[in-house]
Amino acid sequence: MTTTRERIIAGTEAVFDEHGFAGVGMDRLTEASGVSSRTLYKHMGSKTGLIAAVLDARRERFDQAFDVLTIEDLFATLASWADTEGARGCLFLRALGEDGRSAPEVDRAVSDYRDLLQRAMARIVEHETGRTDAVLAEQLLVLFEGATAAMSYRGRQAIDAAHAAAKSLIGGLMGATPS
Amino acid sequence: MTTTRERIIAGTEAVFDEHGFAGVGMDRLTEASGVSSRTLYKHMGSKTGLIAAVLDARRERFDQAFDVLTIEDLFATLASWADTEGARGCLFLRALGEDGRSAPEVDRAVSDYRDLLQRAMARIVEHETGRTDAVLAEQLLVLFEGATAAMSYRGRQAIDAAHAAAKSLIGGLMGATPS
DNA sequence: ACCAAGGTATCACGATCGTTTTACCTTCGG
DNA sequence: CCGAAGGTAAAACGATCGTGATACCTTGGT
Repeated sequence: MTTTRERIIAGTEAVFDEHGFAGVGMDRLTEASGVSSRTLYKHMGSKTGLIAAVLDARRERFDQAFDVLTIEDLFATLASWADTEGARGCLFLRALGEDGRSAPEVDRAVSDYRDLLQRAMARIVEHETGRTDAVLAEQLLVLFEGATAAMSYRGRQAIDAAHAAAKSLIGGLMGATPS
Repeated sequence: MTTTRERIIAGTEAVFDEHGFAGVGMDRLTEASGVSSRTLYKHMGSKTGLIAAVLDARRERFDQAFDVLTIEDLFATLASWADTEGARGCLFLRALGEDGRSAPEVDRAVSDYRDLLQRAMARIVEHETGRTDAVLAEQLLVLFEGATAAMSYRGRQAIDAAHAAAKSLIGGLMGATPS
């Protein structure tokens, strides 16, 4: 069973992704949500509440999709995410950039996502190397963020480059000699 | 001599960077520009024209600041850029995300910047390795984009991680054997 | 049979949006 | 000394913003 709330979120997320947050009005959002504006406000409270709810839902979907343990799977998942969802740069970064810090609920949604992302990188590094390595996790985070940003205009080759770089960094650590 | 146009651009850039593009009104921009709204419109034509002019000016300033030939200088320059200009994610990516593709002048300004960025990465790779290497240049681009995005919430350690990763990738290429 | 729950469509609100206009300075080369 | 050139402040434009209100319709459980 999909709740009304879920339908609203699912319908509006793509609009935000395509046109930004401040740039779309409630009229377009109500139209995309498939419900009346009265129902939308009853469920979401405000436009800011809707944005936070969309970001929370996206984080959960991201969390399920990126439940991976290897570098290989990480970038393969990123590629298929880009295929199905498009690649317009990190929606969380963009949400924060449009709102300043003026909306605490948005702020919280973004940092929730970022915590999750960091933990995912640390988990992959630990699984790949057999130990925790904060530096390597930070590097993998940077590569993932970079691939997310660069793939919006470089396409698949940005993902491939990040993937290859990550493998080199992991491999270099494990004493592999240059082929 | 600074022209009126330059003063307008210099005054408004920080406002866009802090609050986004669609989210700020012309009243705040005229106040920040230091000129009347009539003068602002005479020089910029429209809000979109102002945005494109601000992005063009930023690209030129970026071009001068990042006139570097080494990995070392690249990330040192990024760190001092972040210190003086702040780190809120790539302003060009954000501009594109807020406007969809609806404004051709903004679109053009963003791709001008991206061309410049790619050429800078290729130039650094060529200087560091002595030959052109498209794959390595792509990896450096991803690392730079990733550092730009990640430093907005990870701070300096994101830059350091990208720097170290770039050095590893360059070093590995040049035939260094482990220990 | 009925009533609450939750949906719809539509309109109106005050505010703010981007833009233009009106009317009035100031400065400076000829 | 005069007349462009280029500036100012302030008001107003229709449109659109986020939000609430009004009135009506459809359900499903008791």
